[in-house]
Amino acid sequence: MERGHLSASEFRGPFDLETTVTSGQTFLWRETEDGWYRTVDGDTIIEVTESDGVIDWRSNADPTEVLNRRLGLSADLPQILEAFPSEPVVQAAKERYAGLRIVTEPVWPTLISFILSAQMRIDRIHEMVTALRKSYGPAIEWQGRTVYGFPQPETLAAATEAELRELGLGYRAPYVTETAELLRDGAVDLKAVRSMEYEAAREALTEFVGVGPKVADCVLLFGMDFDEPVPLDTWIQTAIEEYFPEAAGDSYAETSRAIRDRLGPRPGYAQTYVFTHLRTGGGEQEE
DNA sequence: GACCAGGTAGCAA
DNA sequence: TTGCTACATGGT
Repeated sequence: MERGHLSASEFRGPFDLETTVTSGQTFLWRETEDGWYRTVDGDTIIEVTESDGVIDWRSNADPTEVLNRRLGLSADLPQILEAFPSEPVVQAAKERYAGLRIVTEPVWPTLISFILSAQMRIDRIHEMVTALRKSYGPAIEWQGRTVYGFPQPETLAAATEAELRELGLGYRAPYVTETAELLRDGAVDLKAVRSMEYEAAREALTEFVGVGPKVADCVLLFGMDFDEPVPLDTWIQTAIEEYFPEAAGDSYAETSRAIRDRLGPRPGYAQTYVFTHLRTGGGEQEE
């Protein structure tokens, strides 16, 4: 086992590991028995903990580059936060969660995770993703235990709808198998999507089954490094009605454009802060 | 028992 | 195009 750490001199600004990996951007990190967070990246097992913005890691390989990408450590967070709009709810979210970073997770697991997220609470999405890993993922031996990575597209394409319903996926089960088939067969080229202009990329992702504009936004924001997406979920829809009523449009595309114009140069970042703030009780005291 | 959770597909008009 | 409605499951 290798060990190491990343200190404040190696990335700019604050970092809050727990909020970042449990706030519903990613479902690929699980807490260990001793309170670290573990994920699998290819053949690499990575465990991290954080205290006062310093990250300690242990792994079977040097995970520095992977951590930088996946945990958003290369972002200039102070500058991003400085550019947040002055609306009180955004500023309140910033005060409360400074250190929350937008992740860039592998696209395929992110796509499946957010297909599963429809009408689901965050803890249950985590459970479903974990169930897929345990039932279909590659097994890796690590420190005397077996850890499971995320299954490949061809593996989930070969699973049956009935099997996936057994795991508690409900009506999302066929979405998973059909999307896996589409990807396996090359019906959508994710590499091409990555280089598209934002709205075209969002549209392209809806080619998958179980992927509408909201899920597509999450995949672009948390899996493909896009800055623009503002996923319009139930929490943000409510926030728009309450705090940005003039941005409420007649369609997803219209509201998306309007709210993006109001959230500053990094709309996705502002959205994720507000989402986390509201979902954890922020804003309840306000009129 | 309603109601809700990081919505979408399918279908009617 | 836009506007319903059904859809699994578990927690409050």
